Amino acid sequence: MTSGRVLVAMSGGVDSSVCARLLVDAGYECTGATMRLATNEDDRPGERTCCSTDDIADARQACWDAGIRHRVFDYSREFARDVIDPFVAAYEAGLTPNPCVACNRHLKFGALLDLALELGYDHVATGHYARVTHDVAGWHLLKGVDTRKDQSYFLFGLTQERLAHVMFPLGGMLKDPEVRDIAASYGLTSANKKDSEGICFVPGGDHLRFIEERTGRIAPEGDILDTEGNVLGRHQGALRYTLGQRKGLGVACAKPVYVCKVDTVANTVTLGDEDRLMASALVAGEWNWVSGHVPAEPVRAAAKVRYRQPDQPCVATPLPDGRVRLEFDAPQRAITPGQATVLYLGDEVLGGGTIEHVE
RNA sequence: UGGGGUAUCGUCCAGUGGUUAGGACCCGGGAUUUUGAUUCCCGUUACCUAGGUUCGAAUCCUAGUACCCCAG
Repeated sequence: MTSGRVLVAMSGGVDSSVCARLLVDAGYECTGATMRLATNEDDRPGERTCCSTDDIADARQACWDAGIRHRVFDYSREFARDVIDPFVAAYEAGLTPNPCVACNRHLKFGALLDLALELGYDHVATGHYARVTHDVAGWHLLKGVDTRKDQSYFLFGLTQERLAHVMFPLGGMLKDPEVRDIAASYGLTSANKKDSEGICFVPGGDHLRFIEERTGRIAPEGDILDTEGNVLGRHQGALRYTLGQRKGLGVACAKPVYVCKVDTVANTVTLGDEDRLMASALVAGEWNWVSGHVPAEPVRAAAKVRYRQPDQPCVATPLPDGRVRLEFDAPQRAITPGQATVLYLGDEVLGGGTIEHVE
């Protein structure tokens, strides 16, 4: 189990740097790979992105330190096509997309994995906090041991074929202090580098501006309504809002109010009490069953409706058209179309999909 | 323009002689976070105006101003 050629996805951060060192030390023949996902002119000094020139330099340095080759692959076209464009289209349709899921599915474990196999590598390794196991039933995708950092939520799109060629060396470790200690023991410059956060391709977190620059269209102002239809104020573009949002509404009421409806057709945003956000069932599409098999019967399991949410007990029912209906034991807050929902049985990811609507 | 009522942070309210003028919401900053949100912490901002009574007034009195209600 300690031989083979591994392409290690290197972001320039702590996790992937430690990941590479661990694999090298374990005897794997490694090459570091960094994907260039944004175009060069998008690099803005001082604004952190996941693929800035600085990060590529960090990745190169980490590879140098580890004594392995470093290669940079330009996937900016694929990234634009498979991640950014759908992201923009989703917002314009009034949805709240999760670009990280798309990036994992289409880029890291899509294009990059395909290329790796083509080039004769056996595996692609990343610094994700998740685990892959194998038994007679096939490959299993499990949560990372570090429950605070578990990233299996973003990986539900992995299939049996892909899991066979994926390695997550950090899946059994704790980020703090284990991974950072290892980084420190190797003297990695990234040991204390801050975790990445925010959408990597949206500078400053202003996705409205990003979308406007991308499309050349200015999102029109519109009314902010209460649940009775009364006008409470004006919004600066309906796609700036997402279900359950409280901050940035500019509306002062006796109680905090939350976005409970975004209508990009009527161009209105509706605000209401938190209890109006509760719902017990949803239907998700683009569903992937990690096992490769659609269950014949409804499955008693637990699901997340958003990242970093405790698993919520539910029953998952496969629908004839490939979609899956989740019925939760308890009402869930702000189930948001466009977001991912992931089904778990204990630590194992059974599958996941994109929330289409709430019932 | 008859009678009654109310005027306090951006908003809604609390505070009836001595308070660092309090809270909620909004807003700003930070924490958390490989999506968007949520959540948590910290913070800025106010007594309608002019007189008067008091050792002392957001608090009492008078006038002015503004708004509201009932009358008409």
